[in-house]
Amino acid sequence: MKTKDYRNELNEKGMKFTRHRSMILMILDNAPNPLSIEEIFLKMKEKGSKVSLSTVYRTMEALTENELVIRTAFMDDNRSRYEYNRKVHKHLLVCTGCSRTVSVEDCPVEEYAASLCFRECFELTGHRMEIYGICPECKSNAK
Amino acid sequence: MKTKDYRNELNEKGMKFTRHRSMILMILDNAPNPLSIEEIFLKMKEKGSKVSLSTVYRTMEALTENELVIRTAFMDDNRSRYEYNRKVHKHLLVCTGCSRTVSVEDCPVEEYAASLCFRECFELTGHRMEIYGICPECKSNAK
DNA sequence: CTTTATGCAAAGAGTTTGCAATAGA
DNA sequence: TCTATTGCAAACTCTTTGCATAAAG
Repeated sequence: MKTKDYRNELNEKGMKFTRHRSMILMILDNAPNPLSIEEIFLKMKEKGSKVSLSTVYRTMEALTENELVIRTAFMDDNRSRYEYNRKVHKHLLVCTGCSRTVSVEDCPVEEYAASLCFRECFELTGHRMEIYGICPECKSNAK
Repeated sequence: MKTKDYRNELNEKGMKFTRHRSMILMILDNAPNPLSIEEIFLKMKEKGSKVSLSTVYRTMEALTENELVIRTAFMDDNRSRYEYNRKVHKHLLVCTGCSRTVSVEDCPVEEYAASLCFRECFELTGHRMEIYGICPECKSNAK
């Protein structure tokens, strides 16, 4: 459990340090998977914060803009979810039962994307990929 | 421009044939890229349909359920978009400027996903991937 | 004739915004 | 002290739902 205050990370991006921002980054940094706005809000309440929901929306937008967090979505509902940006390129294996994720750092898409963009005369900007499956726990619960 | 009525496709899935459903499938079958609910609704209006928005929502849910269409989303806004299901596994190269898409049928993820799931003891259910770039037109417009 | 689909209006979520009060540097 | 952030409430947008009517088979 990391308990830093993320002051440096915020300042490096020209963002003011506030308790809310610090708590949000700590929650995401310790989360095993990307969280929705509502989940972040509820976790803050659990920790005793009196933050308002609109602050969470505004903060997530600012943190995404400043690349301290990454916005993703899973294909079951396409809702935005946020994860702490660890600055490594990676992908997620997502459980379709419980949304638990496993992250993996090797990527089969990079070269493919480059040659596809070359062929189609696109300027490559990025890619997104998730793998979906049923995790061992959900498999055994189903039996 | 395909102008079939999609009666067979609907019946095969046990869905009743209606003018709305037929028009929606025709619009998607002819669309160069996945369309949002609103875009589908507006295209129907353009064609003189008096469909209501709630019908579009209900129809897209039914068509997705019955796998006549596929629901996707692009990472800029994660809004649900729908494309005609041509029953081939494929991926999209999406222009970040104009959302125009190019579809490609070769897939670098399949084997990777299988071995990852094997290693993590997940039961593979699928994957999602899009490549993002700037298309030739948007590149030259930017200059 | 029976069942499913549709339109309409209202309700429900989720998200954004204006403005005054507050907290950070 | 000055400026950016926050809370609150209202506004907005997107999506779902109930129910009476219409259309499909």
